Amino acid sequence: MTAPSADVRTDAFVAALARAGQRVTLPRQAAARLVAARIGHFTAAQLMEDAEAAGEPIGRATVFRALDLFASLGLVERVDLPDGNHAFVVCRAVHHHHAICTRCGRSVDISDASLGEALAAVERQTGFRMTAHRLELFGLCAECAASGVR
Amino acid sequence: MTAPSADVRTDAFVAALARAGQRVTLPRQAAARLVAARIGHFTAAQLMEDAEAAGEPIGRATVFRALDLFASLGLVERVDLPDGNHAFVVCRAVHHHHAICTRCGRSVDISDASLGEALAAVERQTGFRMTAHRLELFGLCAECAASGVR
DNA sequence: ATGCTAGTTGATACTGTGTCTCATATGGAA
DNA sequence: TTCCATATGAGACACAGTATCAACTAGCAT
Ligand SMILES: [Zn+2]
Ligand SMILES: [Zn+2]
Ligand SMILES: [Zn+2]
Ligand SMILES: [Zn+2]
Repeated sequence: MTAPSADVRTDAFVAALARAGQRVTLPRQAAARLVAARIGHFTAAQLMEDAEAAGEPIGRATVFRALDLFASLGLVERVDLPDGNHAFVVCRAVHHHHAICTRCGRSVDISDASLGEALAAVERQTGFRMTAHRLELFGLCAECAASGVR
Repeated sequence: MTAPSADVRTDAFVAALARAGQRVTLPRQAAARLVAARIGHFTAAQLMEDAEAAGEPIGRATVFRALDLFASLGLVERVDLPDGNHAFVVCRAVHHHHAICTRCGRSVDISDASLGEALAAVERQTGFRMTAHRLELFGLCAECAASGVR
């Protein structure tokens, strides 16, 4: 169960763009590469810094547009950090949630399965008809927990 | 099971301030009154408009500080709307979650109970040690669903 | 009641995020 | 290679949230 390499993930991004009939532009490829190289969650600002540092700066508007596009294709997902900041994580397309390490930022995809019944129960109790939900789990990953600090 | 009136909720806010050893200032009382009068979720900007409209304007910084204070006392809670905006909802102090109507903004408190076991399972599977989580449910409340539109 | 003081307020300035516009550049099809 | 619909990015903008600091006030001591 080796995690896919950054190259493979970059290719997946590019392939997804083409499949969706979206142009594979240089800035989008650069963004894909930078996103794929990221370990945990990241903000739009961080991605811009990455681009700068990699010697291929991308305009601010383009970064936001690329991230929105990736999100609309299900390649990344927006998460709201506990401090209120907005970030993104790489992820699979099917609906699921994220466990995010508050120390290193690493995120693990969590199945939505366990929530289904709980959600139905809430609908029965409240009369609400749910159309969307957001579940974000924060804590320490095994590595960070083992290393003791914080 | 009548919902508490705005007056009662205002008093609860003021009482909570005093109990916590916080000063009961005029702007804080005004903010408490305005928050208590709100039906669903609201933003800091909306609360400022409310204050303006009520003829007792409150400085922007003070609104943010009052809301932070209320949140630290568990009187309100920050929620992240699906559109990425930050808002607040009135709520009880014990940990729980919110079902929020995307049409009228009304929110219903949801018990955390159903999540406990699911959370433990995730910890077992991922090795994460969870320290916090956020669950927000979005949909249409019974009234809005009944009224048909959207 | 009066004064005192630590805590609070709010005008202002500032940072940072995200959006909009539009002239220029370019991907990809023909 | 040509062409044009689409994408880019500089710069201006709108807005959220924070920092500063002189003026004010709640609550306590007298
Ligand atoms: Zn994911
Ligand atoms: Zn970690
Ligand atoms: Zn609540
Ligand atoms: Zn509703």
